[in-house]
Amino acid sequence: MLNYSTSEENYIKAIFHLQGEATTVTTNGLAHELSTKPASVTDMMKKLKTKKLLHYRPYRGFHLSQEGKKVALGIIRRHRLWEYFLSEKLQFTWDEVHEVAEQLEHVSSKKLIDKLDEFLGFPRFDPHGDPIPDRHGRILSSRQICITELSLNKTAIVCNVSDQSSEILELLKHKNINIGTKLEVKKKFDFDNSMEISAASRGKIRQPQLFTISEQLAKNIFVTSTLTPLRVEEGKKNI
Amino acid sequence: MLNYSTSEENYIKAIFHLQGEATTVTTNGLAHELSTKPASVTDMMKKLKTKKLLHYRPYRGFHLSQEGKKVALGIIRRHRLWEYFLSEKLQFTWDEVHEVAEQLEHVSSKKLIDKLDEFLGFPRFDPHGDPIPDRHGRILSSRQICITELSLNKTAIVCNVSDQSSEILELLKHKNINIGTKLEVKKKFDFDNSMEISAASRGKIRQPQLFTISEQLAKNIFVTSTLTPLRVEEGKKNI
DNA sequence: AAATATTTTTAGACAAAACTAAAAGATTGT
DNA sequence: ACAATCTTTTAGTTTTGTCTAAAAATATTT
Repeated sequence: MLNYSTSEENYIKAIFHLQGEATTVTTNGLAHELSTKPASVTDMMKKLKTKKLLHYRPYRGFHLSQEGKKVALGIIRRHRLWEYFLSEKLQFTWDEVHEVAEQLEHVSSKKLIDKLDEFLGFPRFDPHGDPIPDRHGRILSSRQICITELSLNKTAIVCNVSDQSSEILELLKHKNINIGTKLEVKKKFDFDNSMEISAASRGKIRQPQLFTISEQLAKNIFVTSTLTPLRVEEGKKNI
Repeated sequence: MLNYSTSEENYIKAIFHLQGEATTVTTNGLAHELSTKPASVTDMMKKLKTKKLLHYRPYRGFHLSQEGKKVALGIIRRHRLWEYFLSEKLQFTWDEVHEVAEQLEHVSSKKLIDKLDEFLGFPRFDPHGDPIPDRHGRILSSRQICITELSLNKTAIVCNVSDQSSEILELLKHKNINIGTKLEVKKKFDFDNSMEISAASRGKIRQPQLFTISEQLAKNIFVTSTLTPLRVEEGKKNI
């Protein structure tokens, strides 16, 4: 696996994030995502095309090649492992990890990352609940669903919080809800779409707590059902 | 504390390593240390001068300012903490840590480093035995080591000669080695444990001389590594 | 389908950090 | 002291990644 510059890596990562299933990404879209100018994007796309990391036809948009996806998954793996490290070992809060991981992810040493992975105990989700690709680029695709769609009394585990504002984090901290918290929806109120849930923080032996949360908050909490087995997707093709 | 580019940081670190007591560093010396060309050094020196990180007069060499030393100690702190982490937590061997730490040291986040320090239990020496500056840039004075234990190409300053017989002094005088002489071990010969060293007397601008010394003589010469600042107070003043 | 608007690309410039070749300054030997 | 030598600096290029302004291609509106 070759090495790429910090700038190249940032472009690759951004394309990966923007391109869903088989969508092509646009110049303007990418420029906006990276807070840069369309002309700079075009320049970089030409460069990445010669490196065979993406398919690109002028004026027609672009999307990552197999190789490009493999590279992207490598970067995402590094990013998320560092986020996990910062959060779990250095006690960084959710909103602090991203910025630092953004720098650490560009340190290129396969051995460093594989050893870090081992040191952390091969975690499968980062502090935001996003899955961490393994050393072969395989990634678990947990079926994330919003708790507004979770059926009553079905146990699930918090794996993602979409809005990462400090306000929501403060609220979740107060209610003792984290990534990994096990919860069940006990009751839904049609009047205001608020819901009563019971939750038990990871590791805590304490009795699950019962409380009510607003629709606004509920919409931001995503879980994986503990009953559905995790599915491996996309990355596995490229082993 | 401002942020500096990776390149600027590498120059600052290299100057710190080359400059012992109050020695001025030369353009050629620094170019050699960094495997770059003298012209590139001059360019960077002009830049670092405008940033007030060093004192520089064209054709007369340069040395770090107080601020420059503070920056250097920050970089060395990051480097050594990462080396300790890699060695202690990720089971890297001593010869593997340097290259990776060389990259990690440029990640600029004060909080990251202070938290890492805490996580590691505030270690005071890196895996090579070099002292780690604390968060204020304070550093334990380096121990005296015998040149038989000095690693190759590491600049050090003669600080002690254990046997004070007239015979040894005559020999040292002839070879122009004094307390304060800057030297490096260039080669060690396993056959008779003799070693080739290069030495430059304090104050002399002349080219360092290369010569071979016996094991018997080597055992009597003690040095302090210039990797650690000889004046601890430097860092302290600026808290 | 023509006119207008939007998106994308090209062309040319700039900053950082490196290099080569040539000029300028310092050092050394006789 | 002065010529020869070595060191350092200057001047002019190169590469990477960015930008602005203008041109070209595509999309939209009437």
